[in-house]
Amino acid sequence: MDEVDRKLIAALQRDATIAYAALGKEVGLSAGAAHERVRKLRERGVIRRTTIEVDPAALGRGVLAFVMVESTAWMGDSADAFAAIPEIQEAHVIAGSASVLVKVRAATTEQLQDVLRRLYAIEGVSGTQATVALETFFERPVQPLSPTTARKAAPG
Amino acid sequence: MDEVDRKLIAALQRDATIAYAALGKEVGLSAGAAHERVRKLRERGVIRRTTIEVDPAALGRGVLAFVMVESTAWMGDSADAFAAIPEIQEAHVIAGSASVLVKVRAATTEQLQDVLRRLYAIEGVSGTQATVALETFFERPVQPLSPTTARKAAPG
DNA sequence: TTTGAAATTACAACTGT
DNA sequence: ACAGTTGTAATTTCAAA
Repeated sequence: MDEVDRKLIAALQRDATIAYAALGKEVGLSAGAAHERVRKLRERGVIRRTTIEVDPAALGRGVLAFVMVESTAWMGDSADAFAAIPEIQEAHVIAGSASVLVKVRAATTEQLQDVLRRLYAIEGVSGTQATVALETFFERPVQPLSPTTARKAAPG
Repeated sequence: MDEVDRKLIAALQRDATIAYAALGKEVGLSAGAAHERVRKLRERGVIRRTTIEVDPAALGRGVLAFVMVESTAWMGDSADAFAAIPEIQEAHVIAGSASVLVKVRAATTEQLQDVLRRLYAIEGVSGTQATVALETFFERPVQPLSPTTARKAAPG
């Protein structure tokens, strides 16, 4: 993981359809060398996968909310119960009074309410506290560059 | 946006490096037809970009926290101030007592503390309330399939 | 949908450090 | 050994019929 790897990651985060020739040019490497670097980053699990970013609203998930889920019991093995709710995009075990924080994308506030209902149905869940997002400033990949160089890269 | 489009999106979310021939086969289309469908999805902005998913820990951002940022003034034009902090992955304007919710990835809790310091330095910010994630159950793309068919797809 | 040329990737063998 | 370079065959893209 040197500076070249970080630049490769930044470039691929920006646009993963870039050809290896162009990718290599950006970091001062040949196409073959860039290819080999990226292959190793994948192999090591630094790059988990190549995927697409989708407009949530276009998929009928225009309402974003974060829900603090309180529980009486230990929730450490309940990952599957949360994953079974397709509106939940992320679920994290947290330190604090609530025990799980979930990121929900629903079509409407009515559907959000229905998600809360399904959350209550999970064993051990004793309460929920939902916070609706009014506007998203930005959502971007994990920044791979040091703060100094990161300012050169685009925010998105 | 019919069922075929949703299946195309699901397949590309799983692995965007798939060849159009294989992609078409998955949804019952020729390579050319699949290619054209995907081109239109990009053109319409449903697919925003092709990118890579990275292991945050490998980039020195193993600590995940959600921070509620309270403010005295209107924060609606402060997107840039938040974007200038590279440790912030997401920032949303929210309804509720806090006014902005940010998702932070830092190397250590010390660095997290430094992010809080930088948040306080933003004009109008009057307080922060950080919640540290102990474990991430999952983070996955926005699910494009209806709940019925979504269960067939992998959680990750 | 099929076709075919152009571009790209993946995999060599090779070179220097 | 290791990382990079160049060359090349196989694959894929992508526009046109």
